[in-house]
Amino acid sequence: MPELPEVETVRNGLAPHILGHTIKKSIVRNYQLRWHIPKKLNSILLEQKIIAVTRRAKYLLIKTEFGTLIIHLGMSGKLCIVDQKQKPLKHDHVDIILDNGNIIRYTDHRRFGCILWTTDDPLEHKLLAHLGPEPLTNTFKGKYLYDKSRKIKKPIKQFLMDNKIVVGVGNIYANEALFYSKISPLAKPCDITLEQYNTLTKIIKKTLRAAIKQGGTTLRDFVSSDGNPGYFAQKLVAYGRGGEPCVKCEKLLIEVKLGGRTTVYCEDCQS
DNA sequence: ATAATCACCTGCTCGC
DNA sequence: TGCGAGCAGGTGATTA
Repeated sequence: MPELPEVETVRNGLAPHILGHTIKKSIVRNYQLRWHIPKKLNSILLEQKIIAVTRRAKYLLIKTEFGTLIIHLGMSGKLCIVDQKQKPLKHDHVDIILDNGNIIRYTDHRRFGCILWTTDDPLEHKLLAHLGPEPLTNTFKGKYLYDKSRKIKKPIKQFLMDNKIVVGVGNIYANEALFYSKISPLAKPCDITLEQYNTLTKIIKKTLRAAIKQGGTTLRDFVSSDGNPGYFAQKLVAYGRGGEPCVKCEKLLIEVKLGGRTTVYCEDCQS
């Protein structure tokens, strides 16, 4: 469930149910995610109080008194709050049981996600240290992208989806933001003007904020942690609409592959 | 340094 | 009804 608004939605949904509570037990039914879950997860977490739930890029950071759980949902991961009556299903790989009886349940049928543990500053962790700026901060602005892009010739869409450039812009929002910015996903980053980048960064922020406000995008298997789906999918103008008419000019949208990812755009409106 | 490809998994949909 | 092909929201590692 991956794009940034979905992870933020999960964080918002999870936090009130788990903050300040103590972990009584954790059960791992399948250790094999993208990386191996720590062998002794249960003893690591036992009797620790959860003191913060934050996010960096698409990583969810659950901070306890002694360290931090680093959780990524991959392509299909979910985190839900359930109670003990709800029997685990086939892909419910981890349960973290709290003193209030709530269970944080990690579900991921593709197992592309990860659950890691660190006692150091999680932002210095190997997976997080190299990441680019958060898109919703002031660091991320037109001038930043302009400076970063002067020598880049790969398609702008792949540039935007590069974590070292900016985090949190996945396939859906890259398609959407480029459509609204009237920039072709195939355009070379080095050819795009500062003015265009000013527009693009504003639109990325606007698109992400709107999606967060609506609780993320509902796709095949996204359910936020309190069980409510998000409603952003109804508003998508590019992603998933290849072959359908452009919402502005009605010309049929083009669908191509870039870096193995489905890319949709309007030949007339985006250049 | 940059760019393209691979790899990790399961489940669903489509066409024959 | 069955079966193989292709596809899915991510991203680190590997290869040119």
